[in-house]
This record gives sequence, C-alpha cells and structure tokens, in this order.
Amino acid sequence: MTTAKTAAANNKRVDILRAALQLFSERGFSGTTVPEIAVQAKVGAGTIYRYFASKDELVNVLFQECMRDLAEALKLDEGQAAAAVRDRFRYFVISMFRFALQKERVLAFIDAHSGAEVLDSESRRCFEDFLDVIRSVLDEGKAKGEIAPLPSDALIAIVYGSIVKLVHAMKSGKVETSPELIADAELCCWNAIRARQ
Amino acid sequence: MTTAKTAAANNKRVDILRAALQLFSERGFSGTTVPEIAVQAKVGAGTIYRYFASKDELVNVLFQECMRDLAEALKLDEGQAAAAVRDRFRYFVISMFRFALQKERVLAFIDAHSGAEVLDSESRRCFEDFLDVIRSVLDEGKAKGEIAPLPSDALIAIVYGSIVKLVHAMKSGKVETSPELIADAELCCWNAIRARQ
Amino acid sequence: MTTAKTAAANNKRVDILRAALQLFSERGFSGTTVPEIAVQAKVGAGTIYRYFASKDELVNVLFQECMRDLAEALKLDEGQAAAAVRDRFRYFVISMFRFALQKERVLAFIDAHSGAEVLDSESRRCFEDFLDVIRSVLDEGKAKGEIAPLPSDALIAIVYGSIVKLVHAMKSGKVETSPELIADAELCCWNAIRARQ
Amino acid sequence: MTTAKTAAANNKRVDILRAALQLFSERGFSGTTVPEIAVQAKVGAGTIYRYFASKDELVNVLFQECMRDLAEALKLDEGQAAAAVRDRFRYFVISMFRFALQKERVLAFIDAHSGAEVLDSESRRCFEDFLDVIRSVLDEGKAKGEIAPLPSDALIAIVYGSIVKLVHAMKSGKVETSPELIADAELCCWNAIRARQ
DNA sequence: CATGAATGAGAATTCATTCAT
DNA sequence: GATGAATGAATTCTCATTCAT
Repeated sequence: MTTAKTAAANNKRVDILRAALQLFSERGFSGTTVPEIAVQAKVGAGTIYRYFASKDELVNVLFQECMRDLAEALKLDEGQAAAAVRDRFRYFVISMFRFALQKERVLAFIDAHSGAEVLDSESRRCFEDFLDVIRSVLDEGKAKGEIAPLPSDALIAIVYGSIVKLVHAMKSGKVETSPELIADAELCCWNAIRARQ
Repeated sequence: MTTAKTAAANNKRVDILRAALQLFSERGFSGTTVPEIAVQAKVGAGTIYRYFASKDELVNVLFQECMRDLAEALKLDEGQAAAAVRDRFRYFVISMFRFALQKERVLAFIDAHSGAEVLDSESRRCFEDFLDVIRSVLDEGKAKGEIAPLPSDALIAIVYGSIVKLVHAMKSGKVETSPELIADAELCCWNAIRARQ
Repeated sequence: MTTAKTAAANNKRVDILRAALQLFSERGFSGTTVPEIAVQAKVGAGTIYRYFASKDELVNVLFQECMRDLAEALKLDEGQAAAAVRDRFRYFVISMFRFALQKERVLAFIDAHSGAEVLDSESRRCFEDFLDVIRSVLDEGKAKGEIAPLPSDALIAIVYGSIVKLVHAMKSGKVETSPELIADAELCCWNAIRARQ
Repeated sequence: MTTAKTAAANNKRVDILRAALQLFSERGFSGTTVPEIAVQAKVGAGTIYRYFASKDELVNVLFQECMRDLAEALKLDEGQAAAAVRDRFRYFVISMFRFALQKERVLAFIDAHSGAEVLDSESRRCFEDFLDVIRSVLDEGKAKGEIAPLPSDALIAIVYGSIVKLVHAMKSGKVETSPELIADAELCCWNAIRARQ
C-alpha cells in the first residue's frame, strides 16, 4: 500500500518533471507557465506545489536530474577509464548522442538553460562537473600530444557545440538519425580537435 | 533640421534596439520585460510603442536587422566569390568570428531566438537564407570532394555549433579572444568537415 | 457538493455581471475599468478573467443576458397573444416599466449600449429581435387602423424613447414611481401613436 | 491682420470642437482619445491644449456651446412668447427637430452626455435651463387644462425621449427625414401629453 | 503659435502561488 | 493528498498631457 502510494506519488512527480522538460525545452523557462505544465502533466496546478516549492525550484530540480542522468550516461567503467584518449573521446561523444537521442529533449533543455539566471549554484556546479569530465579527457589528450594544444574551453566549445546542434538537427528531422551518421559525426569532432600532423 | 530630427528619432529607435539586443541575448525574449528595455534604453516605456507596435514586433525587427547585418558581414566580393572552397570557407568562418566579436551579443541573440515561436515567417526566412549561404559553400565543397560527404545540415550544425559556442566562450572570458585562436578555431572547423583521404 | 460548487461559481459570475451592470449603466463601457468592476463585485481583478475572456466579452455576455431577461419579461401567454392590439400594447408597455423598475439599471444599460461598437453581431441581433417584438404589435395596429400610419421605426422611437426617459426619471427620483403614473404614462404612449379619429 | 489671425485661430478651435462633437457623439467621451480628435480636426495633438486646458474642459466647453446653440434655436420672439400653449409647444418641438437635423450630432451628443460625470456644474445648469424652457410651456399647459396633469418631469421625459430617439432614427436612415414626418411626430408628442377630455 | 515625439500613470490582461474543499 | 478556483502582483500596452523645436 505504502509502496503503491509512493509509486503513485512518484508518478505525479515524474509526470510533472517530464511535462516541464518538454515545455521548457520547447519554449524556455520564462516562456512556459505553471498552468501549462499542469495541463501537460495532467495534474492540477496546485499539485505542482506539493512536489516543488516554486517554479524556480522545479527548473533547478529538473536541471540537476538531467545533469545526473547525463553524467550517468557518460560514466566510464573500469576498463574504459584506462583506455586510450581516442577511445575515451569516442565513447564520450557516442554516449552523448545516444543519451540525447534516447532521452527526448534533455540536451536541448540543458543547453538552453545552462546559462540561465534561475539556476542556483548547485545546478551550475552540476553543469561545470559535466564540463570537467570532457575537460579531463581533452587535457590528457593534449598532454599526450594527441589533441591540438588549444585552450580546453575552446575545444569543449567546438565539440559540445557540434553535438548540441547536431542533435537538434536530428530531433527536428533535418538530418536523419542513424548510427552511421553518429559515427561520422564523432569522427568530425575528433578531426576538429586532434593534433595536426 | 529634418536631418537632426531624423537622427534624433533614429537614435531612440537605435537605443531601444540596442537595449533589446542586450537584454534578449542575456535573458531571452520571455525573460525580458518591456520596462526593463525602457530603462536600459533610457526612454519611457511608452516610447517603445511609438517605434514598435508590440514586444513581438520589436523582437522580429531586431532579429531581421541582426540577420541583415550578419548577411552583410558574410557577403563576398567578386574575387572571393570565385575563390577556392577552402578559401571561401575560411572567409566565412573568420567573418563570422569577426562579426560576432565586434557586434556585441548579436550572434548569441540570433542563436537563442532562431527557433522561437515569436518569430514571424519573414524572420524565419532571413535565418534560412543565412543557412543557405553556408550550405552553398559546403555543397560545392562536397561536389568537389573537398568536404566530407555528410548531409549539409549535419555539416552546418557542426560548423555553426562550434562557432556559436566558441564565441560564447570568448565573450564570457572563458577563452581569450585572439586572432591566433580564431585562426586555430577556423582550422578546427575545416578539419571537422574536410574530406578524409 | 457539485451543486454547492456550481452555486458558488455562479455566484461569482453573477456578482461580476451585477457589478458590471451597475457600473456600465452609470459610467458607460469605456468609462468603467476592470479593477472598478472587481472592487464592486468584491472579487480579485484576475477572477473576472476566469469567467470572461475580456472586457469586451463581458459586456457582450451582459448585454445578451439583459436582452434575454427583457424578452422573457415581454413574452405573451396564449391568451394575450390573441388579445386586441390595444391590450397587447398596454401589456407590452406596462411590462417594460415593471421590468425596468424591478431590474435595477438594466434598461439604462441596454439603451446606453445598444449602438455601441463593442457589441458583436449576436448582441446586435438580440436587440433587433426586441425591436421586432414591438414592431409586430405596431404593424398589426396599423393594419387594423388603430395605430397612426407612420413608419414603424418612428412609432418605436416614440414609444421606446418615452419609456426609456421615463424610467430614467423614475430611477433618479425626479418623478415618483407609482402604478398610477405608469398607467398614465402607458396611456400617453398609446395616445401618441393611436390613429386619429 | 489681427482679424485674419483670430479667424485662423478660431478656425482651429472650431475644427477641434467639430471633431470632438463627431467623435464624442459616436463613441462617447471615454471612448474617444485626444489623438483621435486631433487627427479628425487635422491639428497636432498639442494644439488641442492651446485651446482647452484638458479633455474634461473640452467636453464641457463643447457641451455648453451645444446647449447655447440649442437654447438659441428654441428662443421665442415676442409674438410667439404670447402665443397659445399648443402653438408654443408645436414651435418648440418643430424647432428641436430642425435644430437636431441641421446641426449634425448635437442632440445625440447632448443626450449621451447630459448625465455624464465629467460635466461640471455650469454644464449641468445649462441642461437644466433647457429643461426649464420645456417645463414652463408644459406647466402653463397644465394650468390651463390643455395638458394632462402629470408631473412635468414625466411629460418632459415623454416628449424629450420621443424626439431624441426619432432624431436618432432619422440620422441613421431608419426613417426618412421629411417635413411631413416631423409634423406627424410633433402631433404624436402633443397627443401623448394633451389633456384627455 | 503649432507640432508631434516623449512620457509615465493607469488600463487591460496574465500568471505564480495559495487555500478551501 | 489532490485539486482548481481565486488572487493580486507583475506584465503588456494605451493615452492624456507636456515640452523642445
């Protein structure tokens, strides 16, 4: 009974988060109203406030859950952690694509809100942690001379920017979503940043 | 006299557009209020409505002016139009960087609003025209075997995404803004999409 | 429960309509602000928009409800429908007076807004239907030679104008409101339009 | 020169009053904006404030000028002042019609604004003076037994209401504007209030 | 004098949040 | 717990009035 109840309650929470994710990713935080989220989630407007103290808290919780999911998707197992830079980079990029294509709208939401003023310090930290994961691969690659000696943040911008826009193009149907294209895209990213000669 | 008057009137209009550009690029269209724009532009709130029928019209006029500026910055002269793909690509990317770094916030504004629902069909067309410019270079490069045979929209995503995020990183001070870095970044973009042996 | 809820909801709706009726009849549509209506109705300003999409819709709904009430008050029962023209005219005029004096401000509101630009086609039709009711009595009276052979719209103007201004004088206390005066006034209206010799 | 100037100035003043009369009579005081009056009068918005201290003053000046015109139109010459009640009543009603039909919109404006809150005491007095003129005829008629012994304000309402609505019907084209109809309508008014046997 | 651009107080409307049911 | 009607502060937009030209 308690379990069922909790499950039911969690369902509402999940419904709300899912609805917020869709609407925030489509219209942005400020462009989305709480009643719209309620309608999309098929709950009463007041119910949202049983799970989240405010619209601001909702977006922060959502952002952090999204970042947690993303971090999970990028987590290396023991073997991978010891792999070559090229392999770890490939794993990272491919994982990003898989994650973004599987989890509808998550990357679009993250990207559109990662610089938003509503984000609290915890949310910002989550995003920075994510960047740090990329940075660590790139830094090692630079140290080993496999990656071009540009500032890490520039390399991140190139790779992350490419992935975000590519996923957007795939989602919107402008380019097809195929494993081949993902593989090709990953190679593009690698070629962009690999050391020359 | 007429000239002075016109100049004064244009000044207010320009002040409003400049203020809107700054705030929209920082907080987004929905996250910016008309009084905020008025304060930033140092005009009365009502004055904005003497120049623009509504907040929606303001953002569309701004978007179209930004796209016009960008198109102007990317325009090729006679010699360039006949140049090699590699040179035209370089010209395009470098021009984008120069434009984005010189015109404060324009690219951030364009990127953040290019998919927004407030945009009218004319604004959308302006953005598509811009993409077409890139597409034409890439298509020629693909035809000549100099650029990887991926879908043009995928190539656009990679190049455009890299530039947008790089400019953002430069603007925010995360990476330094130097001609060398721009040249390096351009090479990254080219390496990303060039045909592989 | 549902009944209670509905009743409560209807109460707010009725409160708003009543407040709007009073203020519109006193100050006119344009001379009345929505917050004023809210204060008068003892509801929050936003509540009005839960029941009516806009101030325009509010005035149209109110107008149509008033016209419906008036039409109801003028409805003839079977016996009356077959009565002599003189009797039906008397019934019509007396009913108008009773209605106007009982339903505070309804006639003043209708009269002041029947030509207003805010009225939609449905509202205009309601008013025309009302005039048609009068017209039908007058036309029959003219056909039978009991009423002066003037254009029906002229006769309507005389009778309707007299009633409207008389009711206004009664409401404002300039003339007493007594059954005798109403009977006298009805006779005046009849004498105004009856066929001469 | 001074004369010409004054004439020109008066022209603007007259243009403004004429424009205000038209718009106020069509849309009401609150439903008309000062810029609209300026456009209609073909003057700058600021010019209105050279002739009238405020929108309120404008409507009061206009109302008083209209009442003055109306009083002028109803003024009796020596012979008429001594005429029989029936003749004076006829003169009054016919004069009202002639005035209203000649001076576009004046009666509609007066009627729609005679109870308005914007009117100052002077304007109200003008309107009361006008009613007093009618009242004096009616009172004499009642004293002589030629007019029904109803309260004067009731008789005024009947006659004034009929005239206002008839003029409106004529202006809107619902009934033709002919001397015969005016004569008939005058007879209706008289029959409405004459003493019964 | 005449103008109309500029203004900000105020109007219509929206929406995050509360709370009685 | 869940709801959605109710709210009023905040938002978009209007307009009477001013004032530099």
